[in-house]
Amino acid sequence: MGPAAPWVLHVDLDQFIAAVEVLRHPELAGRPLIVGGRGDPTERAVVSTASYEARAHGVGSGMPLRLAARKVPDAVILPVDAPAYTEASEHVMETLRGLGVVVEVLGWDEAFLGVETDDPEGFARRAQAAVLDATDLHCSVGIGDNKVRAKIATGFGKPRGVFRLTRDNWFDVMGDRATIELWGVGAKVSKRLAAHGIETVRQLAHADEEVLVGEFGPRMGVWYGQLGRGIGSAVVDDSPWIARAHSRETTFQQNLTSPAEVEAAVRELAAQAFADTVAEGRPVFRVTLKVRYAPFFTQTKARKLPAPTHDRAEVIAAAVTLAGQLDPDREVRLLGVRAEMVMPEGGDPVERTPIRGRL
DNA sequence: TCTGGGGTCCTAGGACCC
DNA sequence: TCTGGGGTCCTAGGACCC
Repeated sequence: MGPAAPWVLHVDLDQFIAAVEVLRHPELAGRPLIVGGRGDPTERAVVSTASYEARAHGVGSGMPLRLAARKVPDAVILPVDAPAYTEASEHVMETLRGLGVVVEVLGWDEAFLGVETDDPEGFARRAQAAVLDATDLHCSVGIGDNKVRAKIATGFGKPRGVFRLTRDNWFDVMGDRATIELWGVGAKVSKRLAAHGIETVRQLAHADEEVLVGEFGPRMGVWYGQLGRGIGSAVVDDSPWIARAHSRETTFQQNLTSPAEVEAAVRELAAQAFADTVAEGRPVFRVTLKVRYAPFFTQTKARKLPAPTHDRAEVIAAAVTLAGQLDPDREVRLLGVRAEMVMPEGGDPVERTPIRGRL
């Protein structure tokens, strides 16, 4: 017998945030549960997670909390408690590492596993059992011959299931589906593809690369074609995550109407974003200001600093300068300040290996 | 119905240089 | 007088993900 075959598994906790809340509040089991914002449906906020009972009424992640509350009047609405989810997530990830495989964390509730086995389904079931035993949380597992296929496979396994997606069944499973079902294709790109007569995954797979490159550019065009064929990296990398940037943004419950209000808010956000970067001991090399005016219109302005700096006042001053370039006649509903950091090696973050290129 | 907050990477176009 | 081509840097903004 030869060596065990390498597989990529994608583990995704089922309704993670809602499940963590139910563990803390067992009396909520079986009730429609919505977690979002500060738990107040009269505020500007969106749904982070809805339980399956709430989803049955058409509530989903990203939906305005106000609308979700209207759809499910008897729902329990809880505020987001990030520290609690971080703690639960770390427990899950530690459990997965305990299985003796490479674990690449993607977010609070999901991870890739690099596994050498001749029985990936058996391994997936053991992983589910281990997570359930350690944390009382259920998860679904996608099995793939690369990350793209493993990630997409998970959706077919939900809830609490296992699904395998490889080059052998890629077109059987995905060929006739809409391009928007691909990981990395959203509303805008699927529409631009449709304008070229590309509606399905199979059509994307067979699309002329020149057309894709002409529409989306040399990297994205090629990448979308590969997505259509289910092609992607199979390298599961557990090296520690190094953030390229930190940002702080706030949506105001009441729009800001004066330049003085805007400047004060920018100073506050810049100070917070700066604090997040210095906490890592790295200098800031560029500051970006993001503004959303009312009605919905988003603008960004960026300023590269003369040299990477650890100076708090310089970072704040750069943000304030950008704030001075905003339209004084429009109301501001959201402000964000992003501090980009020089990488430890001194390179430019935008020169680093793109995540998409690795998939 | 009315759209969060934290991230990632890519592209276009102008400025500038040789 | 009309005007090359290639390269880099910078800003602005787009799109996507969880």
